[in-house]
Amino acid sequence: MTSIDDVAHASGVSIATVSRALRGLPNVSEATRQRIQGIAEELGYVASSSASGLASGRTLAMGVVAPSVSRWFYTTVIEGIDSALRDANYDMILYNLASRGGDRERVFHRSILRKRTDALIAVGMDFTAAEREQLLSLGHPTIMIGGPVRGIRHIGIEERGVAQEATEYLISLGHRDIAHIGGDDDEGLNRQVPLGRRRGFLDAMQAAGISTRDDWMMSGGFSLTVSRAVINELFDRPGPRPTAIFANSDEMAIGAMLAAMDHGVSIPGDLSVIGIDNHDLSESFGLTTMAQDPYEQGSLGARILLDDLTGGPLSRKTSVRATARLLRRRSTAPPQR
Amino acid sequence: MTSIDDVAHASGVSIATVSRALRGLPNVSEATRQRIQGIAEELGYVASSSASGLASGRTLAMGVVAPSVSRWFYTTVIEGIDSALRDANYDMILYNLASRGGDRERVFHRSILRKRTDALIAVGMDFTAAEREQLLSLGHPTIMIGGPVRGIRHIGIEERGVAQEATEYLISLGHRDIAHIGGDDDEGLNRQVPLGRRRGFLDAMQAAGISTRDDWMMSGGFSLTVSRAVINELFDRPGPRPTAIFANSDEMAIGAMLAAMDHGVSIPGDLSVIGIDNHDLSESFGLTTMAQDPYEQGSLGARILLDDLTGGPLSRKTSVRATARLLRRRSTAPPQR
DNA sequence: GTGAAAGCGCTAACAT
DNA sequence: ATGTTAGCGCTTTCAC
Repeated sequence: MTSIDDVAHASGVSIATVSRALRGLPNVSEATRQRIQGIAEELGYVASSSASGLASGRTLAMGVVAPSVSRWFYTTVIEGIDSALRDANYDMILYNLASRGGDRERVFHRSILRKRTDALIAVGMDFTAAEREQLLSLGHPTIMIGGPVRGIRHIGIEERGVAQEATEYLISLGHRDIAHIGGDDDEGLNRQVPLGRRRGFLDAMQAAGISTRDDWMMSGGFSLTVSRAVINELFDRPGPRPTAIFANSDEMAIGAMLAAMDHGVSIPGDLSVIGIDNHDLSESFGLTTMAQDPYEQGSLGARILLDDLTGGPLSRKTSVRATARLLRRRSTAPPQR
Repeated sequence: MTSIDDVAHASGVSIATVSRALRGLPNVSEATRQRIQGIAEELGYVASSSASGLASGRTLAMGVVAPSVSRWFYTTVIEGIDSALRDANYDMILYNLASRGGDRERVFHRSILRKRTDALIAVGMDFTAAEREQLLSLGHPTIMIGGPVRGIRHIGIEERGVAQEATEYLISLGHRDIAHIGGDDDEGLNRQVPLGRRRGFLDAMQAAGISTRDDWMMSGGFSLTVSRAVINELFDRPGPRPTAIFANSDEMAIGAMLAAMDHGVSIPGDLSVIGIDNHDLSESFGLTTMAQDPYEQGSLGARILLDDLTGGPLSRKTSVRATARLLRRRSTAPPQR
């Protein structure tokens, strides 16, 4: 591999000048810079990140911890982060850290704390007290996306309020028989998200003086397939059916819509459905939802950290509340009477 | 940050012994090792990856290049890679490199070639001749997953044969009016995949003496939504409808199934559908498919590279053909006459 | 505007 | 079994 020495020799200058020239630092004459760049290119020289990381103390890499890369929310956040990092010429180290147990502890130690990154962005994760402490002692900028964690800056929607707004919309249409699809996200472990949304649902119901039914508080595992099965099972039960469903995510809402199809229940005639997210598939299904923008959340999170590192405009920015707005589509309507 | 010196001082040994002890090398007495490990833990010492990377020449990181992280295939491969890397204590650097253009060239240069990784695994990508050359000159182990690229080792199913088998199955059920959903994958750019599958479809049709119709060769963009729209449009057309559809991916096949629902076309009564993949959703939809296992492909790819690096059993392994097998479910049946 | 030299924090020979 | 020492390939003072 060609090293900086090779370039220096070939250009007849010192390695210091090569270093400056290639990084665009001042105090190098334009002529020399051009020449050095040409020669470096010719030789196929690329600086070693280990060496410059060691010498400068900056790795030009950002760590991203996520409990899953297959779920839409995480994936979309990651894409947003990626776009911001690319603009800054930063690389992304992806730590796919499952909830608890297993090698979580090991990965945390051997990898995350290994000074391979300049900053860390956590997506949809809870941290234990010990982990939080280690992160802080690591001393590099950290932010959390999706679900607040005590003591760590975060970006996310106001879970409870958003859920409340979704439920209120159903109520405003005239629904009173409303089921809720919640449930934990096995992979991620930020339990604050489903809990907050559930609270929001209950808030709205209570404020409207509508009683909830325990057997209509379903658990959909944040998955289309599970939700579909659960709602199919609900439709199989004797007795009254809900006229509306509020699901904690669009994927689960779509699962409910498919279950309705499975049972010949028409939407929105017999059943209204609302979700949270604005998933890629939602438009095609005509799903009404509280739309949020995880791509932007990810991108913003990365930009904040980058600015922390370089003293940019967003530097030292505190937690930010992301927005979610009601997106009316075809899956909601007043109940048929 | 505590460095190896701190640990050495605190333990009263040399830094060399600390290094050995912590890495589990021989020639350290069990007693000293225990003691050093305890002290290191206490001090919160974690080796700097830049420093050890520079000194040892190994970064303990693997690069993964993928054109998308949101598509099921890529995501699943990445999860497979991740599991193998975790076992080996390797980190993953994710390069989300869109097809061509944009900053592809820049990312390629400034990041991938920056010696941040020990090996590189590319998922569903084509490379230009120049890129291939640069990769080779980089000199570290490389493998490609999903779609062959000249001159680079790869892992993948035999696209053409698998598509042929899927089509033959429809034919064996008695279908003759078969549509094909193909089309390029915008994000990835390995055009060999859709081309191979299309060829396989045509092979089977031709071998059975069935003529194909150009207006039944659809383009579904490897996306559920696009495919659904395209098939809805097909059903809107006057004239005969196909009795079966072979789609290049399960996502597109499911899109077709939803379009059938949209049009009141019953499956498999009026229409049989077969895909390729065995996507997470496929079981729930009862979709017959040529099941492949991208998780395993990713994991195997990573293990091969890891073994290349360490001289393990899979070292220097050549390209491997992944398997895909017919998985019969409810979406296929003989045509109604 | 450019060069010399001192590290950055480790690993790997080579001693002992 | 442990210590000494010479780098790894850069960045960054400090001179000039």
